Amino acid sequence: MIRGSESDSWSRLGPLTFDEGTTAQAQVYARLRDALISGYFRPGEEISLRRASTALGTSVTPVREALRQLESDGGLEVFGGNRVLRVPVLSEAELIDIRDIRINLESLAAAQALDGIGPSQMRLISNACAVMQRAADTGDADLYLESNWRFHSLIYRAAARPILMGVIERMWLRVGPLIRLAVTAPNHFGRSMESHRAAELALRKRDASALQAAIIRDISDAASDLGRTLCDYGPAKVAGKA
Amino acid sequence: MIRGSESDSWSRLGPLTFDEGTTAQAQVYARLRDALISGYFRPGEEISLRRASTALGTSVTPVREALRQLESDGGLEVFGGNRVLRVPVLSEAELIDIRDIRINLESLAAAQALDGIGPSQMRLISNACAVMQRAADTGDADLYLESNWRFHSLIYRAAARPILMGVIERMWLRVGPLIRLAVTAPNHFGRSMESHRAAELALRKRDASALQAAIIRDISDAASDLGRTLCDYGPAKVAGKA
DNA sequence: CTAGCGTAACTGAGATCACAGATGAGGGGC
DNA sequence: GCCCCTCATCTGTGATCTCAGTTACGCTAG
Repeated sequence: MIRGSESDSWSRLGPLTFDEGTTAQAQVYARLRDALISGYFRPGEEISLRRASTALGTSVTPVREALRQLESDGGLEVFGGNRVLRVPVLSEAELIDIRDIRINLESLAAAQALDGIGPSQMRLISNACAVMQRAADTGDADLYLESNWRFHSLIYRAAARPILMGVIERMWLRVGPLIRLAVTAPNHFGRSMESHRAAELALRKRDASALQAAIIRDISDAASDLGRTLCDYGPAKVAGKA
Repeated sequence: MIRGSESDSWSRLGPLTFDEGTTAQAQVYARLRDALISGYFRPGEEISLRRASTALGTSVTPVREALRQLESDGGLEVFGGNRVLRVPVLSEAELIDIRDIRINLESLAAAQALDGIGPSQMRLISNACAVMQRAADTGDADLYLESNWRFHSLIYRAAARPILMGVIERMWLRVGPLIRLAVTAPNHFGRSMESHRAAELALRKRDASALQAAIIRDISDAASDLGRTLCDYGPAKVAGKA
């Protein structure tokens, strides 16, 4: 008998683009990383080497390296005696761990970013914020998550700190799958957008401490919602994996 | 003709221990990561898949995955059209980038660690500090670097924040090769040990802010020495790679 | 209807092979 | 003497195969 499908998660990301200087491994990694940040995979979902490679149209070799990297990033973890890779189900302690790292590093990045944001960057950021607002109004979770990440990453990227940016991305990689579930929390959109608008205003006024405060509030609020989501979701999902 | 050897760096880490539940890939990764933190490899040194696999006594497959992970961690980078992996030669901007991340995260870890350090932990830490002092007195760079990492990691590990610990380790992974060269800087030992003794005292007195101040001073001083080392070393080594 | 067992399909891990490109040493032409 | 060309050897990349272990389905006995 052929075992269960669960291929719906893979349908969102098609086969790789034909080689254009980059390696297959790098494409697989980038594709899966973005998918994890965007919450395309649920916590506890298992990722098989062969299934992933057939879905992406390559052999297992590049996929194995990409998945190993994602494991090193904390976006996947080995699970069970089978050593199958799955999306981690975060514990409450890990959530606090991540929250405090995010508060420190993202406020640092925000402060450093202020000098690097010109009119054109500001336009992109405001646009992302507007799209996010629209997604919140219409309840479009996919669009919301994507523009939320774009909004934050546009700010942080302006700090011109590649290593810091990489660390922040890895934190988002870890919380991505859970955020996807947390956006359904009551009034999550409202509270989050409040912080986002405050951050945008602080950017315009070039107020570093107000910007940091808004970012910290956003992270803290999100962590609370994530913790609540975890309590509802975690036990149910760990018990029955289907 | 067979190309250059440069195998001296590999002699320090022998072949892997026989399988004991862990995978070969994990062993290779751990071995090379510790070697990088300890500065066994010089900035700019190239790591070849096949040479590494023969040195470690395995096939290229586990080595390739381990090296890819190290690249993802920033401990290695692809270089040249050959895509050969080498130990990165940090730029001054990257040094600042790392320094600020370290200041934020290591002071956070230190503050969290205070509650987790009991008498037995304190004894281990003091021991590491004493060994480090002795290494500084005798000018034993190997011993100094090893005990320096042990001293810091014992403190941070007491914070019981695995994710934070992982990020900090990655930062040390990046600076390891350079620190090895920086310890020869004039009075580096003296200034560094001053911060270390201050940190140890703060731990005993359970003074969080004094501990953070000592850690921050240690990181800042080290970053200065690293920057100076970079100016002396970087241009010379990038030009002629042997 | 349930409990237990056997087996088939699936899991990752590692080794090996083939391929394309880059590198660098050495020889030949100017 | 200097420059360019050539070729052997290195480089990573990706595909394929085998192996040992685990999982889960389905059958059979009670």
